[in-house]
Amino acid sequence: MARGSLVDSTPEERRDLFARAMGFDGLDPKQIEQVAGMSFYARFGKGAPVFLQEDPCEYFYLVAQGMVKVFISSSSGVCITYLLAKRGEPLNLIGPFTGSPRILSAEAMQDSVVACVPRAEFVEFAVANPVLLANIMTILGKAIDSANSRIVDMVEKRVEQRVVRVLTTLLEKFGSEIKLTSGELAELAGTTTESTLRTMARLRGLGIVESRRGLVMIVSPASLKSLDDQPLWV
Amino acid sequence: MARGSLVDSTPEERRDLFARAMGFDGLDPKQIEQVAGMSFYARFGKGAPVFLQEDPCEYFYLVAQGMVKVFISSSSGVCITYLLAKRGEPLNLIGPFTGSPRILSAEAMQDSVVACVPRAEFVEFAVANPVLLANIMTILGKAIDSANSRIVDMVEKRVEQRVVRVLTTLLEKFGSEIKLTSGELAELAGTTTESTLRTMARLRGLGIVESRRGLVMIVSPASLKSLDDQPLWV
DNA sequence: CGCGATGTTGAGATGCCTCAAATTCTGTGG
DNA sequence: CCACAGAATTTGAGGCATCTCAACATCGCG
Repeated sequence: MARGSLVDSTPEERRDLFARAMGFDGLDPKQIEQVAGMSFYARFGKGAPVFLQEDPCEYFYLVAQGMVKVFISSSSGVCITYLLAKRGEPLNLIGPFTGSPRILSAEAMQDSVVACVPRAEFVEFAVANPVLLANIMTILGKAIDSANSRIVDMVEKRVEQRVVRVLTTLLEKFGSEIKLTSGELAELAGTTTESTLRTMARLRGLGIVESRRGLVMIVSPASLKSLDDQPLWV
Repeated sequence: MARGSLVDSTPEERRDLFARAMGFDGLDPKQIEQVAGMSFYARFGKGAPVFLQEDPCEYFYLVAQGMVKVFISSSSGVCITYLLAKRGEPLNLIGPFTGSPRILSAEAMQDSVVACVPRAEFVEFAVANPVLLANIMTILGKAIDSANSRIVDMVEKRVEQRVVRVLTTLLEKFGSEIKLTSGELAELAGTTTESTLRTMARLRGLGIVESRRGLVMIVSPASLKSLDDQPLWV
């Protein structure tokens, strides 16, 4: 069984989810219906793990509600967020194909609902639908490019620039209200909570953002973007 | 046409290449023959580009001879090596599926020969062979995990540890004679030539490595590995 | 009301980059 | 075969960005 607790769902709900899901565009309604039919919903409370790095992969996961972060954590306690997934975004495109554990973990950042498709069925479906495969490859390409960009950024960009980059990326994805703590932003920027806070203080001083506990509001998106173009992929 | 200059090859040569190539294990001899039949060889002189970041992808590439590095370079001149590909290793697993340009470039580090398969034919072949697809997914999974590990390393590891990590990885892949300059090692470790050189000086002092211009010999693999476990994927 | 999580700011330590100069090696052409 | 140019190596000194540690304020939740 998957982690999390089973929750009822109607075929229609699931169809609507998959129909607009990332990677599933270009599929026929019939095929959407088919893959949605293989899925069930599971609920995860805030902070609950969806999967851990040592878990073998048994399901393909697609976020239906809430927000799930996919991250890598080292033995020394450093965490780097790899992906923030909201409704319609898959958590593990690779895992189903290999079944092997990876170094990534996923946990719900809020109460969340995740659609689960048994791995074997998902792979069978994917292989039968080249459009889906191509979409998956496109997404993986962006993921690899994004990871490599972050490596370059770690080398050549200062902390402030990396934080700005994270904020512009989040702005594009979630709008100007970003419900994350500075610690969470730090895990995206690859730095410490303190350094992130100092950067936020500067951006606040510049009138670019406002922030409350667990919330950043981007007041002047234009100014923020002028500090950094070329967003990441999160 | 592909970059590089066409070079003659026999069907047998190409069959032998694909038969042992990374990602092509588990395919029937007949299928190996088929994909090898779609390919031709191209030669690239030392320093010649195999593809550049702005190039749309027209071919799937597989190294037959020599060594090709796949890297990302930023506008400010920083280069990060993503992959060192020797005989039997593919350069671009994603590109053929999407056709779009990526942020990666590839160039020959020595005189090299690369097998080229027209993208459309390669994709058609891949989709018809789920074993190959699964293999590709496995490789991509390692690539993403490796990239994410490198990000974590940039945050929590010192330069010396990163260089050691690079050396252990190269040791596993190429043996104890590593024909790279310190500049090239720096691009793998995400640091500067000088810092790499200083680390090499220390390792030499510890009796772990010896080095000449463009060559590092690992004298005491055991000592090196004791400094760092869990290799990267290059 | 109190406790844990988050935010805030300061001061200090330091790892690493940057710049610079000198040396050694390679191979190329005269 | 030698001279020379270019690349790679080596080492030093200086500066600074960022992490670390620390103290304190603030918020929200049980």
